[in-house]
Amino acid sequence: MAVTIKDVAKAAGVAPSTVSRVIADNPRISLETKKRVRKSMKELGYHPNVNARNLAIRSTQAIGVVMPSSADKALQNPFFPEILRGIGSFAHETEYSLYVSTGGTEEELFEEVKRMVQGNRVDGIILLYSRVGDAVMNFLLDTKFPFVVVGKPYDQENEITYVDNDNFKASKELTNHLIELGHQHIAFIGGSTDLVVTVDRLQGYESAIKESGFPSPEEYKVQAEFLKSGGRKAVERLFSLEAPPTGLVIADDLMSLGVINMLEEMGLSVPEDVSITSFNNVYLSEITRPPLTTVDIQIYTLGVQAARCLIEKARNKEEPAKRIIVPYTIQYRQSTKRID
Amino acid sequence: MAVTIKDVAKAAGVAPSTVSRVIADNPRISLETKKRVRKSMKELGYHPNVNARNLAIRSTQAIGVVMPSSADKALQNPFFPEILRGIGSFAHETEYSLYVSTGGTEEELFEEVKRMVQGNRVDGIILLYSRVGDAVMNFLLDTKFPFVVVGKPYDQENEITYVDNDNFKASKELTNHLIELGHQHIAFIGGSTDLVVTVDRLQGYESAIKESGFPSPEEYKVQAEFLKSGGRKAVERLFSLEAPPTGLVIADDLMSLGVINMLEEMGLSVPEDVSITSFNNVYLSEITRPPLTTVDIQIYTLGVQAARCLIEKARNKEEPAKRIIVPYTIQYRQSTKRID
DNA sequence: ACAATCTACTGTATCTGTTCACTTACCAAT
DNA sequence: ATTGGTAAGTGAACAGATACAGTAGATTGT
Repeated sequence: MAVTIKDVAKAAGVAPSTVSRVIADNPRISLETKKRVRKSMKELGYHPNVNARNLAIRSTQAIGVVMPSSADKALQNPFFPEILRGIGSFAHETEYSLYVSTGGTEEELFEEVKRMVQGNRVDGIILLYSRVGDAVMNFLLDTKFPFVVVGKPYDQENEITYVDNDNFKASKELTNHLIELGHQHIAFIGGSTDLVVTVDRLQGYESAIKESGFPSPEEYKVQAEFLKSGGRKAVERLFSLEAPPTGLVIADDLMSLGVINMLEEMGLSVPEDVSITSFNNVYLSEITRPPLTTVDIQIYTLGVQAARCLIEKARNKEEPAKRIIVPYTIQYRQSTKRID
Repeated sequence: MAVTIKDVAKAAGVAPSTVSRVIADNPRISLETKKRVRKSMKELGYHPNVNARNLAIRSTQAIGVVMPSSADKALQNPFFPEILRGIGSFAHETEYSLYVSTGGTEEELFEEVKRMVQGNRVDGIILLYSRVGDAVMNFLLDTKFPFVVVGKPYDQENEITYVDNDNFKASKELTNHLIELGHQHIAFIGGSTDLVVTVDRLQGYESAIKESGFPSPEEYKVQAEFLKSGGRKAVERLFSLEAPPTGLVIADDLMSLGVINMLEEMGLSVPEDVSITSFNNVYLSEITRPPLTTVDIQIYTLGVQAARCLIEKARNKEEPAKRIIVPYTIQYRQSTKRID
């Protein structure tokens, strides 16, 4: 059996409560006693039992991280380990632990969240996605459990703390970049329109196109379910239009890779025939051919900020809802080309 | 304050211990009482407090997952979310939760592991890497804490439970495949030689080459620190040899992408000039150009098995050390070509 | 008819910390 | 000498579950 606070107390010749106070560095205990107790702790190799502590103080010093359900391959996106790294970094500093949930299906995910919340396993939750009418989010709202969203919530924007980029602006800037390069036929390829991030990026694109006065038929707005067979068809259709696009705004680096691949198969090359821009700036976009012009959304920072907000919220339930917009930068690389 | 077992007991007119037995579905409680208690639980919206439960039964129903320290970009490897998905899946089935640690530096990582172990936060730990003389592993061995390793431990192989592929054999098969395609100059590019997996794959390659009688000068064994500037130099050097290789065995899909990229810059194309084979079969290797011939190491299964072993070990400390070798398959795609 | 046995519970200690209310001990002030 | 104030601790009551020993009441055996 492990060493308990009582063993330490006995060894140091004090009461357990005194030991507890020494751990908390309570000023009511004299330095001398503290030293003696600390010495005993070291000698016995004592480490407080987190469960007992959590039971007593009714907090867990742990935060839950909820990834999207992974029916598709979306989880293989390097976005996730990277944001986890950001969250983990802040959590480590503040001595919080990380609980993650990688539900297979939506129901499994929901069950896990319920386990986390109702079982008092975590003090708060970070949602790594924002989807229209998400059950998990509604549940958290209903139970008034502290949580923050990475991405913009679909509604009740003012009641929910979230960390996001200005995806609208970034997307607009990206589109305008293509326009400046002389492109007049620019299409948008995004993932599921249930995801708020897709919608924001689509709207930024639309706004830029509208201001430019260039055409943007409905066929230019493609929703590719993360490159499944259906996605392939969508891209083929896009490029068999009468006026196929010469520039693309794609909602995710990983999708870009898939699209480039398809284009090459169709005999089109990037950037010679088609210019490509996308989002996230994962490590890959640097080492792929051609290196991608992409929005660096600062994934790591998103994670750090999300963790910070959550911990603030968990410590103080009255903390008002906040919005944090992490600035982006555009990495200009070789996937785009000027045309006449 | 949340509803406790006592509230339920009072509402149902029984003792708290009876409620506890109802939760555990103990046969000593009559069906009638069970029904009544369950009804009260539902009415009050009762959910057992995990902390109190864990304290009483001295177990946490949680497992710790330790990722490698992420000073480099290695964490952006889709290997990690994928194996997490496998672990998570089994954990969910068995109602375990997942604690993850993504230490920034080695020391931070070590601290987090200590927090997990000494604070009784988890019942066991899965190490997602195996490195020569790793401090974390030694610590776990010393404290006799249940853990399993994904990958082969460097030493004390018989005392440690681990889940791995037969990397030696896979690497040999990959190399032989290149030989069958007519390649006589085959080089190996691996990551840090501290990682046991690199060593195994290198040795498989060496074994095949040796049997074939083809040359394998020391310069053919390249250690590229995950594609940093140093890695680039190594590749350049490799291809400015008098007899540059025509085939490559690369220890990781992500590295392959980097290498292909460098080769193209040097005016060499894949598979026309150089055939490439690698490991992991992450989703990317399917959508890159050319699609990679790669060993499908079944990352998801590795995760599931690791979780299974760990939970067995955590439940029964006497469980003997096990070794589980997950079978691999080779995905033949278009990154290799027959030469004369 | 009375002990033995079984069923279906209850009471209480236990797990390890935290915390509040309380006690000493000691010095200064009145 | 008594009171007041403060520093430094102590004791016991929690926190919310589990587990073991114990018990009331019904049933069985002879």
